[in-house]
Amino acid sequence: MAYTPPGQTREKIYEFVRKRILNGAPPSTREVQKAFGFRAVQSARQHLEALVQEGRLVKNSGKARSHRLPKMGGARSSHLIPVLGRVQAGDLTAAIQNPDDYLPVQQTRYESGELFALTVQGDSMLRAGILHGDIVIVRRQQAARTGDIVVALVGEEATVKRYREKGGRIELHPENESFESIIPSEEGEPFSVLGKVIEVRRHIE
Amino acid sequence: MAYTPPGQTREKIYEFVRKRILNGAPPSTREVQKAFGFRAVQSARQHLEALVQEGRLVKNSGKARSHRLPKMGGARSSHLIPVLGRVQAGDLTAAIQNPDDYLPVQQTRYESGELFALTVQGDSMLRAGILHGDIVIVRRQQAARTGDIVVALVGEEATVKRYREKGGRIELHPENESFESIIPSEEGEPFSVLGKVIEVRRHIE
DNA sequence: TGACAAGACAGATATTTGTCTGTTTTTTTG
DNA sequence: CAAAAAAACAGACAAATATCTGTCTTGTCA
Repeated sequence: MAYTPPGQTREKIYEFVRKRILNGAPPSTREVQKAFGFRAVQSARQHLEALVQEGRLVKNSGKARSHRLPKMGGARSSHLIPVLGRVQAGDLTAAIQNPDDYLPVQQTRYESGELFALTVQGDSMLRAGILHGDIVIVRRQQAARTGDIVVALVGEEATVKRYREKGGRIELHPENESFESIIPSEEGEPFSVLGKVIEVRRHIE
Repeated sequence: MAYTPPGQTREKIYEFVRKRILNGAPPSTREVQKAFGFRAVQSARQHLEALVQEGRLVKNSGKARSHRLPKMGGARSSHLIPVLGRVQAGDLTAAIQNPDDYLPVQQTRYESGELFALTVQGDSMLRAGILHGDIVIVRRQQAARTGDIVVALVGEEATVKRYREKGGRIELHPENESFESIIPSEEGEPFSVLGKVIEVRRHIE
């Protein structure tokens, strides 16, 4: 391979590795070697080593394909959580085991707790910035505190509402004037909190 | 290892592998072997092979740690995109190369186009369900069509607005009565569209 | 009870990949 | 130009991993 002035090939290698990391998986040393036409593995290795030295990459020494970007905290970057279709009474666990799709979430942000995602039906949470068709990411838990936005099962249907509790009276409050609060104790139906909404996502177009 | 009735160990192995995939990286055959106490690699391998046969897992034959969930489309699951801090005139590319953080997005959904993310300042898009502090995911592009929500650079500041064009007159329209439209041609400032908002995310608590 | 299928085991090979030692070529710089 | 630094090359080794062939053990069921 032609000899390039110091730093130039290095820069391109950094871009190459970075793109590969962002697109799913970091390259092996030999993949870098081939991508740049080096005749020796060591050539690629030296550049990668130097990039780690400079702090532009992070590497788990000895492990295969273990280069990471510093900002990623060294850890693997993302989890996948199941996106459920309709949630019906009782079968949440079953639904989680047979999801419609999977969604990536930041690993660091949600290290504890079982997460799942649901598509919101209706505009009852409009004023809270949650629209019809939005996806809510939910941490599975029974408990809730006043002010939390929760996914609750009332009768047969899962619903997203703001949770309020005052003197033992639980109220599921919509954020839209056109809807009315649900007071589970007044309904003759089974009621349970499935979890707390910790993120909202909306795909546009 | 004790001999278990047909199917039982298989089920546990499926759960094990699934969890590992969802949490970042699929296990190697030997990791499965150790996790289940098999004395031979082949034992683990047979189960994994059977799971692929049954269609419960997908595998890139010959490759290491290549088991995937069928719903993931066989492909690697997620991209990472840079989250930018403040965007100032001219240095978008620089900002992308030195981001504050990275965010995972579904690979399949955005296979074309360069993406980046920005934190929204202010409530000027309130009525469109975009609140202060929300993160918008943006596809970098100069063109925009009426109705698109875009990130535009007006003067020194990046701003999120709805784009409207009528008879050559471009208008950046807020979705909040308390704000006024921006008409770039009337400002003496440089103007450009940085990209189109394709997703909105909000972290709660 | 006996045949058969599923589960488990043993041992070996090939591939991918990271790492090491030492040398040669090119570029930079005093 | 000559020394030093950077880049590239060569050849080899070791660890992780997938895969293969053949055999033994256990559970099921007619």
